[in-house]
Formats: sequence, C-alpha cells, structure tokens
Amino acid sequence: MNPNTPRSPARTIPIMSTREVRTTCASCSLQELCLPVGLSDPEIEKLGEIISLRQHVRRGAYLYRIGDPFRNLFAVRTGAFKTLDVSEDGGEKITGFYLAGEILGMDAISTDRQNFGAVALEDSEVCVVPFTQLEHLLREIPTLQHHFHKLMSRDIMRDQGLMLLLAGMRAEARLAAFLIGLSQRFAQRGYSSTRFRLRMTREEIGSYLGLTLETVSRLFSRFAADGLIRVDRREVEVIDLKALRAVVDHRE
Amino acid sequence: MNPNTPRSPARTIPIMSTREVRTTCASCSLQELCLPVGLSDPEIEKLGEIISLRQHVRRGAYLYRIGDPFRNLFAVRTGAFKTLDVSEDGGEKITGFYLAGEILGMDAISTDRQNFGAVALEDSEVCVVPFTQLEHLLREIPTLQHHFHKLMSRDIMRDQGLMLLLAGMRAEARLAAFLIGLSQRFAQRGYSSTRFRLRMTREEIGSYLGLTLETVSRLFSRFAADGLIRVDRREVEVIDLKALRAVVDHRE
DNA sequence: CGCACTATTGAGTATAGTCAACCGGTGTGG
DNA sequence: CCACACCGGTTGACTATACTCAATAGTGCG
Repeated sequence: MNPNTPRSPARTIPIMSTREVRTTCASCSLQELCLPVGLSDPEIEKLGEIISLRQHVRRGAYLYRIGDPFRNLFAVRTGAFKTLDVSEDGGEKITGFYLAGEILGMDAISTDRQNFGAVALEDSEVCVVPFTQLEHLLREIPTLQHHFHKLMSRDIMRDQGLMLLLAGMRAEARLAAFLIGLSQRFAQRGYSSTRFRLRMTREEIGSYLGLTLETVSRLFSRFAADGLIRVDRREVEVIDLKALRAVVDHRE
Repeated sequence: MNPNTPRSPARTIPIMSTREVRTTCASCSLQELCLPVGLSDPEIEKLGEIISLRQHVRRGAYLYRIGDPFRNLFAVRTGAFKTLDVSEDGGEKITGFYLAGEILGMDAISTDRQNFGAVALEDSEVCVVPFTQLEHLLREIPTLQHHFHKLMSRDIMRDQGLMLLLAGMRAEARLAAFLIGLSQRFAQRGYSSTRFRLRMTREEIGSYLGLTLETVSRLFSRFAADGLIRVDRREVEVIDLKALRAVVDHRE
C-alpha cells in the first residue's frame, strides 16, 4: 500500500474567520524574516499600504483550498500551516509546513489557481498580500524586487533539499533532518532550538517525509532510547544535536 | 546502503567551450516556451539585447559547478542538462533534467552561489541571461515580469510534484510518471510523444527517482513485458499510455 | 465521563536494495 | 585491424528496511 494515504480523512473545519484587522509591516516583529528585509522605512511604509489585511484562521480551518483562484500570497504572522495535496480517492499528502514569517502560495502564481490546500495547524494569523499590487510595487522598489526573487528562489531550494532527502535518505536520516530543520527554523524565530513543540501529528510528519506514522513513532522512540532526543508526545528536546547530524550524514 | 550514491564518479569533462555567438530572441524557435512568452516584438527585441551570449557545452562538460558565483540564468537552447548535488564522499545525486526552453539556475538566486552543478547530457547550447540586467528589464516590462514569476513558480510546482512522487509513490509508479512527464515535455518541443531517446542512463534516472539502477532496469523490462512500452537501450516507445497512467494512479 | 484521536509497540511480510555474474556495444591502443 | 577493456544495461539470488495489520493505552475535547 501507499505509505502516505492517511487512514482517516482530515477533520478540517471549513470555516475561516473573516475578521479583518488593519496591520502594518512597519511595526511587525517578523520584518527580518518576511518581505520587508532590507527596505528603508518609507519603503516599508509603502509595502504596509498594500498589505492592509490580516486574517485569523482557526486550528483545522482552511486558509485556501485546491482550485481557489489565486489572487494573494499569505505571510504567516502567527501560528503554523500545512499544505496538502488531495488525490481523487481523498487521500491527503502533506507538501509543506509553514511557520511565522514564511510565505504561502508561491506555487499558485504559475497556475492562477491554488494547487494545494492550506490548513492551520494551530490558531493562526496571516497577512494578505495582493499579488498584482505586489508586482506593481516590485517594479518601483528594486530592493524589494530582488528580495522577492530570493524568497521564491529559496522556496525552490527548500523543495530541492526535500527532494534530495526523499530520494536519497533512509527513514532515520529523513526524520533526523526534519528535526534539525525544525530546530533551526524555531531558532530563527527566537525560540529555543533545543526544546520545542511539534505542531503536527506523527501521521503528518510521515506523510511529509514519505513514511508511515508507525515508522515515525518507532524512530522517535529509538532516537530517545539512544539518547539523541527526549520526546513526550509533541514536546521534543534535542539532547545530542551532533549525533542527530551524524544520523543524517551516515548514509547521505 | 544509500540507494543513490553512484558507484562510479561521473566522468565529466571539465572543459567548457567559450565560443560565444551573438543571438537574438526574436528569431528563436523556442520563444513560445522560454522567456519571451507573450511579449510584443519591440519587447522581445529588448530582451534579446541583454541575452547576447550563447555558450556551447559539450557532452559531459559542466555548465557551472557548485559554489560558482551566481550571475546568470541559463536558457537551454539545444541539448539537455542534468543538475546534481555532490556530497562530501563524492556521491552524486541528480536533482533535475532540463530540456530546450527550460531555465537553469533559479535556485542560485537565493544564495548568490550555485547550489548544484549542471552538466550537459549531450552537446548543448545555452543562452546566457545576466540576472541583474534581467531584473532591470522586469521592472520595465510588466508582462515579462509576470511571466518570469510564473516561470519561477512553475519550478516550485515541478519540485513539489516530484516531492509528492518521491514521498508517495512506489518504484513502478515513479518510473511511469517519469516517462509520462518526459513524453509530455518532448511533445511540447515538437517531438514525438510516443517515441523518444532517453538522454540519461539508468543510473541517472534511478538517482533522480530515488531508486537503484537495477530497479530502474527491471522496471523497464517489466513495462516492456507487460506491453506498456518498447525499450531498446535508450530508445523508448510508449505503446499504452493509458496503462502507464494507470500504473501511476494505482496507489497514488 | 466517554468517545475519538493520537501515539506506541509487536508480529509478519513485501518491496526495493545489495551483491554478483554476464552480455553487448563502443572506443582505444597495440 | 583486431583484441581488449570499459561502460551501460540486464538478470538472478538473497536480504534488509520499512510497510501492513493489529492490539493497546494515554489525552483531551465536548
């Protein structure tokens, strides 16, 4: 059987809060991670003008669904999202996890429609970035233009990294790489790189990594038994980062 | 052992022809696939002005290597390329195949250096696209800007498709999907979608798909025995496209 | 308080990997 | 010009990794 068809359909809540809040990039704590990187104050002001909407998305609710027309990118402000592909038979496969400061929806530019669904993993908030207006602004602000290209390029890099992981690594190396990656992303956001709470289930991790939830669970147990990490449900503590890296490299 | 560490180092020729030929997008037969899509004649003219260089790359030669500074994108004019990741132990893993009209180097925008190497699979020719000048032009020509964003976005989509394939499909479905994809790409370029010559070895296909060369070889034989394709070394004829699609869908 | 969800663990198995032998075509050097 | 070596490919026998099925337990939401 396919390792990644979840056995139960996702219980996703089809309601999205439409509460809209004026926001501004100028006062956002994620400036350094998000679109405004490297901009001057007046430029950030301009950017803030087109990003005038925030949306709350409750845990389990869709931010967008496959097939929705593409009009906006979404910058995660708080919380976390998963993106997923739904096949005819209803099977879901996770294609990515997104944390605060990361941009959702880049893939939809090429198709004018959403190719994947995006679901909040916890109560979350996103900034709505109208794409046509953004393109207009990119033409006015070269710094922003270049940074945006870097962001898209980084998405490509990230996917290629995952491809290498999926095509070339064994189960334990995949999970180790996943944990290291998460740890780094939390660190960038000012959280501990050694203690964090997973936002996703074993099944979602498995779907993302091309493994079954049982394999993921067993590997967590083995890593813990070997003293690499401590795990209590979704709480993870990295004990021996070096050994974790060695697991990744072992048969890279 | 890792399924994707080639047993022999690539025999790649480190010499790249520096022959430079004036070219112009206006007269290029790949217009409809490449950067000029949707541009007016004067706009194509402007684009042609910044893409003034062609480079020949002989079979087995590097177009660029990991770590090279990023200055240009490369549009494949004729021939085909593979991109590869080289790990410390010298193992190579294929991250992509590129045919005429496709753009190489998008991933390097984010890092200012090449993250992968690019090697010609046959005697090839590329158009050199100076990226800074391209960004300048994108600010002048909104159509080009939007199309460029679509091209980057398509790269993201393509990678995500491969991720889904690697994470969720079994060996036979991976190879079937690979063949269907190649067939479509050849068709877009005006070649037969049912008869074509593979530009890559079984080992390269395996590396790309996360399989061993033996598994790839066995699958070719099985597909042939089942009447889905005919294979003679690198010559492939698709006999039963529908059945091939069924293999992909079977346990998608 | 109970049901549903998430996670853990065990037993058996299938898929794809490893190791190895062999074949044919191509190109090189004696 | 032929012989040989090498590369790419095929096929077989055996094996290991990760999947499937299943039983159980702990949480937490309603």
